[in-house]
Amino acid sequence: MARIEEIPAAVPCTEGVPEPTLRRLPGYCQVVRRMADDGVENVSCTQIGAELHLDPTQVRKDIAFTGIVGRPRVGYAVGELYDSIESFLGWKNAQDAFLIGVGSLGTALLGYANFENHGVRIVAAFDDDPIKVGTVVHGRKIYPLQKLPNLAARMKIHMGILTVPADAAQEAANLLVESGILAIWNFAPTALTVPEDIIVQTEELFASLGVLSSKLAKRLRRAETHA
Amino acid sequence: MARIEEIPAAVPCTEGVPEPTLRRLPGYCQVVRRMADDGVENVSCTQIGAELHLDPTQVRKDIAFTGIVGRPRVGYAVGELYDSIESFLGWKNAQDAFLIGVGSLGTALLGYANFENHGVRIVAAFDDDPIKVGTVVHGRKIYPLQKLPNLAARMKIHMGILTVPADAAQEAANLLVESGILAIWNFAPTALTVPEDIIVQTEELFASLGVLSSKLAKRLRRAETHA
DNA sequence: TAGATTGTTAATCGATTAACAATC
DNA sequence: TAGATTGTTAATCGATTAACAATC
Repeated sequence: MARIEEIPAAVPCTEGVPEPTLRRLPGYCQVVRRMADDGVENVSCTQIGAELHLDPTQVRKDIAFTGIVGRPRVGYAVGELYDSIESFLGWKNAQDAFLIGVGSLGTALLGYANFENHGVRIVAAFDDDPIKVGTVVHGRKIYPLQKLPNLAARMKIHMGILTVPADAAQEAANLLVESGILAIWNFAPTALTVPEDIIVQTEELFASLGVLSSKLAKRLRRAETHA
Repeated sequence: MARIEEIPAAVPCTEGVPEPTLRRLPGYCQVVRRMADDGVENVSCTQIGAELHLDPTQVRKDIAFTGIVGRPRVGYAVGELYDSIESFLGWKNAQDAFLIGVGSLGTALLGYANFENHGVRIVAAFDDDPIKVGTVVHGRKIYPLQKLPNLAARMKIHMGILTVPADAAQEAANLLVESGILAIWNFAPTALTVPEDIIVQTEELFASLGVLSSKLAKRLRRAETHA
């Protein structure tokens, strides 16, 4: 007699969602948002793909992960699609976050009002520099690092943003982990070592520059050769 | 009689180098740089991989694209490897670049002294705001946008950095392209439309946030369910 | 109806990983 | 020598793209 098959998870789940998909969803969100503002009622994957220079089939598959169903010939209801993507991304309720390292980049990020619509609300910032401590930057108070663990626990903070220099990044990450933070957005050019259940997303500016400048260098070499 | 086979290109070329490889090379560069500073003479892919949490075979393949040859049992000569990666990336001679949009992010990037070692030297900045025009930010003078085409031609600028708001990005990109810029580092959350021979590298902060916050949201949902 | 679009399955493509001979 | 490492070829894996029936 055949064995009973595994019961599939009933709740739509992030498990098994390819990372490229997760990276593309915010783009759809933005496009759909604009359409909603323009009063458009329905949108097709073809349209979204055209705006973002993406294959319509890919858009459709990505969107399917959020659990929404569309209508053949019509597409998706704009408002419903926007909701679906936003809740899938966890952007309906922004997470409170701490920012570590109030240098030029940290200050710039504190100035971004828009993060609240994208899942993150920076509620306090930390720095070791006694000159910065106690000041207020873009409405957020700067605390010394030693106050972080206590405040993180009291305020139930789950997310940390690292904008410290490379040589301070690992230590700062350790502090975040010890303080119970679960997710780290890392802007330091460092491969952090953290427990495997901690979520790390590293923003690699130099990686981008690697692509850009190697391509440009090649392009210029070619131009020179042809001349 | 067999036909003569295609003659392979003699010069090592960026053509056909996978983009993931180009993105990883800067990491190797950094690790190898530090080893050189420490006076280490040879380095293996195993060591590099361990530092960056990458598979040694992948490191070896990536490095091979730069054209260097190593020695079995020994690895690569640190100095030679560093040179090889740097010249492959086009980082030996930083490209002069213009920055458009002196907001908080633009200002932060102007403050990054380190770009010069990574292929980019920001030589001037541009903004439409008359209050900013004429001032000096981190040693660079701010010009009005209308002066860009002329200056770009005179200074033979090939690279532009876009740090304008999303709704100004396409227009600014058009201006850059008309001014003869070949490569654009785009920090605006916008899919730019440019001629196909123009190199664009878009820094997608919200894409990163998509990954981070969807994973965190899932993680928190799970924790809640189990409780 | 005709035709655009969805949802889904199959084919393709490319990158990562594994395997292994050559080497010092 | 023994064993770690390179260079390279083959196998695996996963994502993108193509194909197509179902639908409104």
